[in-house]
Amino acid sequence: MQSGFAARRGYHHGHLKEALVAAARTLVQERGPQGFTLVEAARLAGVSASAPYRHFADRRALLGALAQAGFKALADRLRTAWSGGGPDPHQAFARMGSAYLAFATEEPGYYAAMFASGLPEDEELRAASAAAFELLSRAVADVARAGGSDENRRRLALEVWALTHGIASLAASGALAMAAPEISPHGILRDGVRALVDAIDEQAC
Amino acid sequence: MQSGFAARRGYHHGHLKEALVAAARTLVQERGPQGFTLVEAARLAGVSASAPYRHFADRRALLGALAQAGFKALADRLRTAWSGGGPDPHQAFARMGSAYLAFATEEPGYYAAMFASGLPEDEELRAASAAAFELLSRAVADVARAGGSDENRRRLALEVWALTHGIASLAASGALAMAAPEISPHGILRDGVRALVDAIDEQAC
DNA sequence: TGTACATCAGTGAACGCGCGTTCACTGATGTAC
DNA sequence: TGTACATCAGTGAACGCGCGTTCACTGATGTAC
Repeated sequence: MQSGFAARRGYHHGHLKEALVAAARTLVQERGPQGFTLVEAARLAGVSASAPYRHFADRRALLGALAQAGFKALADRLRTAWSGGGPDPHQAFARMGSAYLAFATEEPGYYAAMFASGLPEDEELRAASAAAFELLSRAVADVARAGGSDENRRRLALEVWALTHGIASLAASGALAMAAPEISPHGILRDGVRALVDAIDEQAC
Repeated sequence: MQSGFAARRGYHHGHLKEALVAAARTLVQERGPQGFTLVEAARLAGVSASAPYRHFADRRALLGALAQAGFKALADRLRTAWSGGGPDPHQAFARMGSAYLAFATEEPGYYAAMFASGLPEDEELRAASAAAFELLSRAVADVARAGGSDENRRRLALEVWALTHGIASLAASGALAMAAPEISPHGILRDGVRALVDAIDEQAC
């Protein structure tokens, strides 16, 4: 009957920091980054409202930790999807795009926190986000080997990221379903990414 | 010395409804859709905290009105940018993309409200958002005349929308500046859109 | 193995605050005659 | 043009609520001897 968040082993929680991040994840998923409250996260984790201050300086710090965990989780998924680039880079890249989209739809709590405004300036957080984009950039470099300059590859990586993020964001807000319910996000992503990659490839020929 | 919001002509405000939407716009811009409060909007408009209830059922209704005004403002900009599709559709379409991006960056209050979660279900709001997407769809139909089926054009319209929205959203959250500060959003948009349109054109040949 | 004690990680009461919303009210406006 | 009155669009006090944060506290844990 006890929830995963509230699991206790007596007076001391044991894993309160992680439990608070997990609680924040579900709360942000339900109410958005601004709607999330510290008190509620503590309640969900089964501790008093003041307990979080043993682990986080304030409300923003917890939100920042959530975003950081999100970037790490995303990076894990992207790495797994890419898995060395086999059997050929184009296929691997398509898998990577799907993985990103799946992450955005399956983990709205993480995703919203990652792109929330007002995140704390934190070196660890910055590094986590840069690491995720780095995975994308390197994959692009492989898939567009023929695509000329480094700058071109960076541009392509950004285009792909923006397209994917845009699809995920429109789908999450319901705008996509409202405007064109018959079209699948994954299909749009596949076609769009192919078009972007082809454009770079051709430029090189 | 009196602000535009607080302009009063005695006991009665005269344009309170519009003034509240304007106040909400600047508040959402500063604090996001969830951070905005009714009380503060009333204060900004120079009226008591209970005055808004003469014009809006509750807090959500005001947020919905803001989103609706945003879609109308966006549609105006897109229509002006397209301006009949002259001198040729590709140029007009590029103008339209720039206009969208400009709107998203210059009107973050509108933009955030438009894509906020938890907007009221409202027929006028739905119509306003559909009208904006319709402009985009029709422009796409013109620019990709050769692009075969209707469904293809709708897909392209969605791809372009998602790419543009994604760029605007990444730029707004600071993620784009963090990952690749040297790359301009407008340049990415131009190249990306060209690639997407070319892909449809070639498919037709 | 047992004991003393420092440190760690919780509690729970309390605070001041701003919010959304309601309600009875009242000043301003517009209309009928 | 003047007056009576209905309606409209505000006021301001009040409410209950949940929030973020602080503080002195205490139970649990780990370490030195």
